[in-house]
Order: sequence, then C-alpha cells, then structure tokens
Amino acid sequence: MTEQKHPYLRKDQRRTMIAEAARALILEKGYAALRTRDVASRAGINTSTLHFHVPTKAALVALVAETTRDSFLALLPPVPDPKQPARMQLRAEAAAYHDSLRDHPELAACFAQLHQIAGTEPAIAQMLDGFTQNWCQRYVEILTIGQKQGVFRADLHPLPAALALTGALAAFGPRAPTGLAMFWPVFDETERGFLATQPH
Amino acid sequence: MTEQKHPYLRKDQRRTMIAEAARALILEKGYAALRTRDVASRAGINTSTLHFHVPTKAALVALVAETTRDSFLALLPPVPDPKQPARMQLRAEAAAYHDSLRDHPELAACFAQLHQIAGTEPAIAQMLDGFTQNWCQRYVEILTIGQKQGVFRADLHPLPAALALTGALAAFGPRAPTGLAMFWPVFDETERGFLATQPH
DNA sequence: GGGAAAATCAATCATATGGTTGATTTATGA
DNA sequence: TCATAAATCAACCATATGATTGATTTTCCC
Repeated sequence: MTEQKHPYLRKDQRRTMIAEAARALILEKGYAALRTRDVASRAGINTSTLHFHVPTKAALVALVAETTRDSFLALLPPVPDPKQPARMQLRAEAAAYHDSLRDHPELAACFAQLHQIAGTEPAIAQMLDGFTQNWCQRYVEILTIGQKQGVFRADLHPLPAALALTGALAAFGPRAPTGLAMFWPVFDETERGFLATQPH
Repeated sequence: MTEQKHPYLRKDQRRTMIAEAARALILEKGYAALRTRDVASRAGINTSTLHFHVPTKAALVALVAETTRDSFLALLPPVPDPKQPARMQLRAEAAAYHDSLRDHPELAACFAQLHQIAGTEPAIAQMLDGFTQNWCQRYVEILTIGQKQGVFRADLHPLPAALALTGALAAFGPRAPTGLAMFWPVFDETERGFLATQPH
C-alpha cells in the first residue's frame, strides 16, 4: 500500500508527482491532448490542488521540461576525459542514450513533444536548444580527443561529425522503446566512417 | 488581384486552399494550437463552409498529411539509376531535401508536427512510416549502386548507412529554413565516411 | 432563362477547458 | 494544546472549440 487516500504532501513531492503524471500523459496521448484535468486525475488530486502547486498550464509545461531535462542529464556518462580511450567513451556515450531510450522512453518522447511547442514558447525552445547543444558538444569533445589519440581520421571535422552522429541517433527517439534494433548497426556504421584506419 | 471576395470554388480547389491554410498555421503555431476556426479564417471562408468540404478535424489532419506527403514527393529527384554516378545521385538526393527545407519549410515542419500525433492516429502513423521508409530506401539503393561502382566502401552496410544519413539530415527539419548552415558540412562529413578511398 | 445542384454564411448548440472562489481538512511549531 | 499556515477539495465561471442547422447566394447546364 504505497498510495494513501489524502496524503497532504509537501509542495516539492506533489510537484514531482504532477510532473510524472504529465509526462506519462504526454507519452500516451501527445502534448496536443494534454489536459490539466487529466494531469490532476492521474496524480490523484483535484484540479484546484493542481493549480495550487502549478499556477498555469504554461508553468506545468515548464515544469515538465525542466524535470525531463534533469532526468536525462542524470543518465549521462562522465564528461569526456582526454586520458580515456576515445572509442570507449564514444560507445559509452551512445550506450547511455540507448539505455535511456530502452528504460525511460518517456524522456525522449517528451522531448520530441516539447519540440513542437518550442516555436511558440521561447523558454522551452531555449531549454531544448541548450540541452541539445550540450549533448552534441560532448560528442565533439570525444571526437577531438580521439583525433589526438590517432583513432579518428585527422581530416575529420568534429562538429559536423558530431551533428551527424547525434542526428542519426536522435532519429531513434520517437521509435523507442521498440524499434531500437538498428541502433547499434547505425552507430557502428557511423563510427567506422570516423576511424583513421579501416578495421581488418 | 488574385483574391475574389466570394469565389464559389469547386471542392478540389477549396480543399487545397484549406490544406494550405492548415499547414501554414501548423508551421506557425504548432499542431497543438490548430483550431478549425483559424483554418477557416486563414482560408477566407466560414467555419460552416470548412465543414462542408472537410467534415471533421480528423479529416482535416488526414488531408494535411496526404497533401504534405504529395508535395514532398513532387520535390524528389528521379529514382536511383545504376548507370549514373552514385555520388552525384547521393548529392542530388540531399540537395532536393535541402532545397525543400529552404523553399518549403512548412513541409518538413508539418511532418514533424504530424509525427507527434502518429501515436494516437494510426492512419497518420502509417502514412509517415511509409514515406520515411520510401525516402530511406532511395538512399539504400544509391549506396548499393555506389558500392558496385566502387566509390563507396565494400564493407559499407547500406541500410544502417542510409538510416544514419537520413537521420542526420532529418535533424535539420525542425531548424528550417534558418539553421541550415551546417547542412552541407554534415552531409560532406558523412559522405566522406562512406567513400572507398580517402580524398587526397 | 430557369430550375436543380453546389457552395457559402450567420446564428447557434453542446461540450471541453483553463482557471477561480471559498470552505474544509491536515500539518506545524511555539 | 492550539492557533496558524499549508494543502486539499467541491462547486463554479468564462471562454474556447468542434460541429450543426437552416437560410442564402452562386454556378451549372438544359
């Protein structure tokens, strides 16, 4: 029995529950069908209580965006390290993303849905852009490290290469958690194009 | 003066105008903010007239999906030809997509928006999947032709490579029409990874 | 020219939806 | 213990929204 009937929770806990409920609904029905009523109902509270904790729908979306980003960040591997083998780090980076798609598909799905309102919600757009750039930058650094280590081609352009790889992997976001079968083949094929020497 | 006040148009023409209006609104405000009233207003007609031509909102979305796909298909280059140079065909394929993003950003933007409702609208999902697979298949064929011509690596796996390239290019969809600066660098970097011999 | 079919519109309906109000219940701390 | 603050809820409000109805205007074609 983990659910009380009327647990008068603290604001932080309740906001967390609200964010989870909203994220689940966005995953199931899409952002366009997100209703504050449904969020409250899924969270097991009254709509008034929802508005007590989250004043407006825009604030609810912002809350979802922030908590989703934080959950994503928590799943990332350690930041790139010039002393570690670049291919290992590249694979670890991709593996962390792969596992997030497999184990927490609501995160990528939620990001994809939030993308569609970024055009009219500058705050959301800024958050998404910041996260995407940060994510891509990790790949840029790993690729640069790999060049210095001599494992990636000397004429590789780290930024376009990182954009290509993150773009290719991001395409699996909407297909998660099923539809990941081609994830590693795509990664392997892309990585092979980056290598300085063709594997025998 | 191309606009009459009350041009009693034929159903086909009116449906085309309605589809264009809806696509423009989806591009501007996102699918979540799409309102039948706004579509009618943008098309210069009464909401009743809208419903006379397109019975429900779901039918409107289906109409948008179909017309968007058709517009996209019309912009594609000739189908892959084993007799033509593969690199030229690959670049032509990418250029057609690039130009569609530059000149008709509403098409890719609309596709991205429609993707978000595919989870609850099987018909939309089927249309999008079919188009995406067809698009990817063109790249698979060009890559296969290129292998036979000896311009691409013999150990290249066409399907994963095509998924990687289309995924990387698709990432530019939401950024169009601005934000295309890295399009060709990303293409060039990816293509270089496919080549059999490193350019000197 | 004139009648039928097609297209359009003003007015309206039923419901959905984000948000508010004021009372009520529970937790907190002096 | 008990007054105060925090959290919750039932009922309600104002507007948004998809869709309908019935009358009106235009086009088609014989």
